[in-house]
Amino acid sequence: MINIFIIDDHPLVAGGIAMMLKDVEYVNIQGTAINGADALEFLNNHQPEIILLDISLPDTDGLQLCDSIRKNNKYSKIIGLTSANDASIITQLLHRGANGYLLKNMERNELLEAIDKVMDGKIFLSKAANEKVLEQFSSISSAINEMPAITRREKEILLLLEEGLNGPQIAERLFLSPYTVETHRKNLMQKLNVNSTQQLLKTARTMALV
Amino acid sequence: MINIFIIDDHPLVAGGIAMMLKDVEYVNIQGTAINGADALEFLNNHQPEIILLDISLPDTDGLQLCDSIRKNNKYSKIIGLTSANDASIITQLLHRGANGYLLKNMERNELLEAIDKVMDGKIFLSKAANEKVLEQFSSISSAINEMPAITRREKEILLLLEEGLNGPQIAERLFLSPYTVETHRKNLMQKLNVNSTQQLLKTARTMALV
DNA sequence: TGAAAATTACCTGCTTTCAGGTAGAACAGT
DNA sequence: ACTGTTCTACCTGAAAGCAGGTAATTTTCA
Repeated sequence: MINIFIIDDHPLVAGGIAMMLKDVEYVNIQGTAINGADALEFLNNHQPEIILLDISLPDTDGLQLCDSIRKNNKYSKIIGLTSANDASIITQLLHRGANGYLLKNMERNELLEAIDKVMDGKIFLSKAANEKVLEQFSSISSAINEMPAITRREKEILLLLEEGLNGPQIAERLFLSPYTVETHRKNLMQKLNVNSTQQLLKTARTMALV
Repeated sequence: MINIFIIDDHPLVAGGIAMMLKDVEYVNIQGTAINGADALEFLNNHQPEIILLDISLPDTDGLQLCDSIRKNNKYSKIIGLTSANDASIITQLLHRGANGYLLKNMERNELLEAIDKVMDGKIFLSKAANEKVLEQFSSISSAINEMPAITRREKEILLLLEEGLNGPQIAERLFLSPYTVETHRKNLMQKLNVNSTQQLLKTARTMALV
């Protein structure tokens, strides 16, 4: 039996979900909450298999709530729930330990598929959301156009910096003088117009150089 | 008319693709190449809308070839092509400017869909590949289990480091002594068991702390 | 083959980071 | 009220990074 807990301030949503699931004998709506505090209270005493979490709650924002839930509960699968379909929210949600994402206007089949997927240890994104996430790659690849020319050696060193090596370590790895590595790094920083290795790597990442 | 260029050392593959597309009146197989050198030669004189690129070529690896093509050609859409379905290759490919990814055992419909998608400026991943990429998020969220406890202040400083600020800059921003910032950073490094800011950020990223 | 680009290497002076501490004040939860 | 955690701040010495050069050798490509 899969126990589901719903966190949403609109009773209609919880009702709608219950309706969708009432004929599915292997799931059970274990409870609902209409705000973050109630939700945390409930979760102190229950371990639902799945938590459906509305991102736009009145008292706290869903992202933070997601954090709080994950802090004490590694077991439950969390599926985000909103009407907006914003790629930035989706990725943030995933990075905070959510296992999936659904739009509120989903169809019954999608909900069931989501339940299956997350119970199977996979990530489920609503179809539309899925496209949005992939579009982020799109914007990355289009940014390549303005990418400054990096030489082979520079790229090699950039990658080693990204790996977490420092100047002297890279010098040793490549059988070069530390001075040389310094020079390459300096040139890289000039090309990407930054003034620290940290920023160099940050910029390189957004430009998909690494 | 959509011109397509195929780079693959197995004639069967090119033939199979040609077969799939022979009834599609809006596409035209502009040419084929069986190695990287030939491909670059051809692309010096032609600007196909779409390039189907086998990742496993005899003379060079497809990733590098993808780079080389992108270097001189921002126009063509590149779709990777292999029999393996490895998530790490897929993401590398995307980061090198590819617009999509197909398995060689694809069906006709999938190929047509891929052509539509990339011509529309979107990213296309084969269904199976798509799942793999999403699973990477999966592994991220499971790594959260062992994430050490980071305090509020530490997290704040971690985020500013991620932004590219250095110690003194953070001190100024937060109205703290540089010494204090140092202490927090030191504690962070100890908690994540690393010995440089670079590695701290790298680790924090894989743990989805930032 | 010649010019341009890339690679290698060095120097100085200054700032920042790292590793190893110590320690008081504020805050939280039992 | 007490205990543990967090936040704050300081110190020293060694290592690494940054900014500003210069310059010889090697590679690449037209």
